[in-house]
Amino acid sequence: MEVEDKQRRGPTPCCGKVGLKRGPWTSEEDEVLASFVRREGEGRWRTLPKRAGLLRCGKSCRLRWMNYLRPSIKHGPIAPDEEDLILRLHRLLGNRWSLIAGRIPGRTDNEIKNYWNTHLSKKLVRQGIDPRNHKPLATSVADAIHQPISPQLYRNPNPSAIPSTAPTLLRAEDTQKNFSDTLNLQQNDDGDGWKNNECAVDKPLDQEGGKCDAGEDGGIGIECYTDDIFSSFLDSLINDDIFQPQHNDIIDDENNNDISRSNNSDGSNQRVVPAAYAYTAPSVPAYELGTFWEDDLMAQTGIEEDVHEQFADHAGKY
DNA sequence: AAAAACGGCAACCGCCAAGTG
DNA sequence: GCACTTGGCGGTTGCCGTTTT
Repeated sequence: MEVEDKQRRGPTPCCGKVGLKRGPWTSEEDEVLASFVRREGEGRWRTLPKRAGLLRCGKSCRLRWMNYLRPSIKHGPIAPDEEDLILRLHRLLGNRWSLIAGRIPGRTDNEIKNYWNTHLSKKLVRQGIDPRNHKPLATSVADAIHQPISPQLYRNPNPSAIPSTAPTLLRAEDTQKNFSDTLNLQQNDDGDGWKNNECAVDKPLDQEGGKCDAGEDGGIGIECYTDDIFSSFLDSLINDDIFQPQHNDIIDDENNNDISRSNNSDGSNQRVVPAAYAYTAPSVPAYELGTFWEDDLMAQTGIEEDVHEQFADHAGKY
């Protein structure tokens, strides 16, 4: 059994100390932890349990605070616009849950990861889409043609819900500027400027702190500039309009098949979409379902290929 | 009514990078 | 440059409630 396995594995570096409690947190523990963190602030997690009088390892305390107790955490079901945003961001960033969470106020990386694994990835698979790369499943091509596929999965039912600094169509020159700036910053950062960008994404919406929490040092420096650039760049990428060509044909086909969901017999509100989504030959430059539409984006903006690969490598690092 | 199967999600684990002395 | 600590991330596990048989 699992317990025996764990015992055989021996103590873990962090939580192996004998006598430490594991498993679900009680409300009493929650109260102790929350009041302690409110009083003393975040950080020094390893010594926090002792100081707070908790029989938990520091890592467990941090996780509980970050994923459940933080005041900014939004509890409750994922809204449709949040789901849409998750899909877009996942397509752009892959399994970078913390990055994705940084764009969705009140949601944690763990929550988004769970939601993806339990809902969205299955939903995509049902629709013949490989959730790892958002491309049609090779074995499901035929099915994908005949089964409903959901362009609405990539449409924002409520674009205004996305905190965006780029409310209109992403223009090539804007993209180039923002992206180039971002890349310059990356290159200035010993080849892994992406770390800064992760920070950049985290910060604007993570009011409770995070890697770039200005509340800790109060500084607003170059990193904040980086934040703005990358933040707006990312906002641009997830802007609804960038997906418009991708859906034009589908929308035409849909006629009265409204953008929103249809009520299935099981009441699941499964989105229903016409068939030919992935295989139409659009008159406009269409971003096929699953096509890394950044390809066209980069081609339009003239960004060099190696740079593009850099981006793809980061964004697609699953 | 009971057992089995399933699904959702909180929590844990291992690894890595940054910071520090 | 090295060792150590700390915080953070993504993958995975396992508990528990719900649904199905």
